[in-house]
Amino acid sequence: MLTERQLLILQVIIDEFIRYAQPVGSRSLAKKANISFSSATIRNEMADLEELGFIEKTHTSSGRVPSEKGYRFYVDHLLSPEMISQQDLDKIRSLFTERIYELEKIIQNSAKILSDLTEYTAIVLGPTAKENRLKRFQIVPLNDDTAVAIIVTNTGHIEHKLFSFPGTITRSDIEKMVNILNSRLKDVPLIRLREKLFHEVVTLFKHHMENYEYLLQTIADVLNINQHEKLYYGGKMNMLKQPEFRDVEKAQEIFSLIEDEDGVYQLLRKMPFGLNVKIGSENRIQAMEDCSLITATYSIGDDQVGTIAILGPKRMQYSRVISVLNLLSKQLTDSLSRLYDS
Amino acid sequence: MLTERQLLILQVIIDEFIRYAQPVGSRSLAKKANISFSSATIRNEMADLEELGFIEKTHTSSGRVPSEKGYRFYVDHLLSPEMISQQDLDKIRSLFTERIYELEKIIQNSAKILSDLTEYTAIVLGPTAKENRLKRFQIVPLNDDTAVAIIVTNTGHIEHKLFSFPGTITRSDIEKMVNILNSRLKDVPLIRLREKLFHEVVTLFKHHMENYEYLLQTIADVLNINQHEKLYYGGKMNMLKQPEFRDVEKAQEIFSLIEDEDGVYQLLRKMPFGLNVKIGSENRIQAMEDCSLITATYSIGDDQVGTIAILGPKRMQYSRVISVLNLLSKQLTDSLSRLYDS
DNA sequence: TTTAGCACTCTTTATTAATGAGTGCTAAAT
DNA sequence: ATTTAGCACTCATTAATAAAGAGTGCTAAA
Repeated sequence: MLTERQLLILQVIIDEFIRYAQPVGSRSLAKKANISFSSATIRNEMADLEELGFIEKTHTSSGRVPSEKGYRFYVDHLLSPEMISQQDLDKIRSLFTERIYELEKIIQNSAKILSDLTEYTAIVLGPTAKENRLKRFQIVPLNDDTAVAIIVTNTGHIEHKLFSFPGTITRSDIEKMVNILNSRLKDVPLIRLREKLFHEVVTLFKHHMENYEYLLQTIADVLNINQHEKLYYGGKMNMLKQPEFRDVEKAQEIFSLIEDEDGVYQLLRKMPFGLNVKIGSENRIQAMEDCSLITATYSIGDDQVGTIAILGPKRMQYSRVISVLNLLSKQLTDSLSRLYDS
Repeated sequence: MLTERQLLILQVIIDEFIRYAQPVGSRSLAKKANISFSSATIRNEMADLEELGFIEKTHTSSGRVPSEKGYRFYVDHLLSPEMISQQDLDKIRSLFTERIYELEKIIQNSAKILSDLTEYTAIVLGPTAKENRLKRFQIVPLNDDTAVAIIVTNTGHIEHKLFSFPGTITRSDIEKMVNILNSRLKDVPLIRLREKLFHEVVTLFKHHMENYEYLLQTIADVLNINQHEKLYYGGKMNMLKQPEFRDVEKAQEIFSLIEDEDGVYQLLRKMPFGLNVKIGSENRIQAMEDCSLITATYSIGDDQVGTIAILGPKRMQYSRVISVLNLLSKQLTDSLSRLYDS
C-alpha cells in the first residue's frame, strides 16, 4: 500500500512527464508548490516507487519516467477528471447545432473534432446495428445492359452497386423481381437476407421468371456488401507532433498500423461497452507498445452501438482525453437517439 | 547548345542522383561503363554545366546535384521512355480483369496501384462530367417524420441525404412530389437542376400540393450536393520513404498539403489535358518546392474527364512515372469508355 | 584537347574533455 | 525515527579538436 506522500509524488511525476516528455528529477519535483519536503526525501520515495515498479530510470543517473504499471495505477487511482473549457464544449456542441441530418456526416465530424480537441489521432467506428433491417430494395436501369441496385436500411443507410445483365432480361423482368424482393425482404434483418433470399425468394423466382439464375447471383452480391461499418479518422498526422514519433521509422510503423483498416476495425470491435483504456503493451500489438488507446461507446436507441477512440502516445493526457471521450460519447448517444431512433 | 558529351554527362548525373539521392562526383562518373573520358575532363564539363545552370553544388567541394532547370531539361530532352515489366503490366490489367462494375472502385484501386507501382503518392480525381444527368429521383420514408432522398445519375453515381419533415406532410404528398420531380427533371443535366426546380417545378407544386415550401427547400438541398468529384489517394505514407522527408517538419508540411483536399482539387483541376510535369517551384506553392507533380488525364466517352497524378520528390523517377501514368490513363480511357459510355 | 597531379575545401566521423543534471548513500539535524 | 544536507559518482549532452575522405579547380604535361 502506498503512503499519501508516495501517491502525491507518483502523481506529480506522471503529470510532469506527460506535460514535458522529459524524465523527472528530484530537484525539480521539490520546487513544485504542492511539495513541501526536500529533494533527498523525494529521492528516497522515488527509490521505493521504483522498487514497486511504478517508475523507471532511463539510465543509472537519470530522472524517473512512468512505467506501464505506473500509468495503469495513475489511470485507475490518481486521475482527477478534467474540466472541459467552455470553448471546447462549444466545439462539441457545434456537431449537433447545425442541422445536419446525415448520420454519416455527424460521425465523421466527430472524428475531426475529437482530434482537434486532443491533438491525437481520433478513430470513430460508425454505428453497427445488431438489427439493421432492409427498408427498400430498388433497381434503376441506366441503359439496356447496366443498372444500379440500391438498398436502403431502416437507419437510412444506403448501399449501391452497379451491375450489368444479359440482354435476355427485360425491364419487366427486373420490375417483377424488385417487387418480389421488396414484398419478401422488407424489414428482414440484413444478416438474414442471404438465407431468406436463397430459401424463400428463390422459389418465387422460379415460378414467375425465366433466366433468374444470373440475376439471383447479382442480387446476392449486392446484398452482401454492407459487411461492417465504416471507420472515420481524424488527425492522422497528429502523431507526428509527438516527440516519441520524431523518428520516421517509428512514425511509419504506427502509420501502417493506422492505415490497416481491417486491423483497426477488429481492434475497436472487441472493445467492451463504455470507457476503456489500454496502455502500451496491453494492446497486445507490437507496433502499439508505445501507444495508448482509449475507447468509448455510444449508442443510438437500444440497437445500434458505435465506438469513438483516441490513439496517442503512452504519455497521453489521460485525464483530458477520458473527459472528452466521456462527454462526446454521451452527447452522441443523446442526440443521435433523439434524431434517429425509430 | 550543349555538346553530345555534355548531354551524356548531364543525363548520367541526373540518373545517378535520382537513384542514390547523393551528390554525384567526377570520379564516380568516370567509372561508369558508358563514359570513356577522365574525371578531369568531366570536371571541366561539369563546371560548364554549372555555369549554364543545369547542375549545382551543395558546398564548394561537393559533387553536383541537378538544379530545377536541370530536371526540366532532363524531362524535356533526355528522357528515354521506360519499359514497363510484365509484372507491372499485369498489376495494371488486374484493375479491369476482375469484373468490378463499380466505377468508384476502379478509380479508387487505380490510386492504390499507382502508388504501389511508383512508391510515391498517387492522387486520382474521379471523372467530372460536363453533362451528368439525373436518371431518377427517389424518396424512401423511414418513419413518420424522416426519409432519405436518393438521386441516381446516368453514370450510375448515387447521392443521398436524410431529411426530416413536419407531420403535416403525408406520404401521398411525398409520392406526388416524387412523380412530379421525375417527370420534369429526368435527363436534366445536374447543373441545371436548381434553376429548373425553382422555375418550372415550383409552379406544379403550387397546383398540386399544400405546404410545399418546406419540401422544396429540402429537395433543393439534396440536389445541391454533388459539388465536385471525389479525390482518391494511394500511398500517402510513401512520402516518408523518401530521404528528403526524413525530417519530420518537412513531412508535416507536405502532409498538410496533401490532406487539404480542396487545395489539391483546385490544383488538379487546372491541369491541362494529357500528360503534364510540374517540377518544384513550377507548382507555385511554397510547400511543394521540393516536390514534383505529374498528371495525366483519362476520359470516359466524350463527356467525362478525370485526372490521375503522382506526387513525389523533385528527385523523382520521371521516366518510370511518366510511362506508368501514360499507360494507365490510356487503359482507363479505353476500358471505362467501353464499360460506362452510354 | 585531354589528362595526370596536386593543393585546397568542406563534410563526416571519431576522440577527448568539460559541463551539468541527477542519483545513492552517509551522517547530521529535527 | 524521519528528514535533510552534503558529497562522490554516473551518464548524457555539448563543444572542441583532429583525422580521414570525397570532391573540386587549376596547372602543366601528354
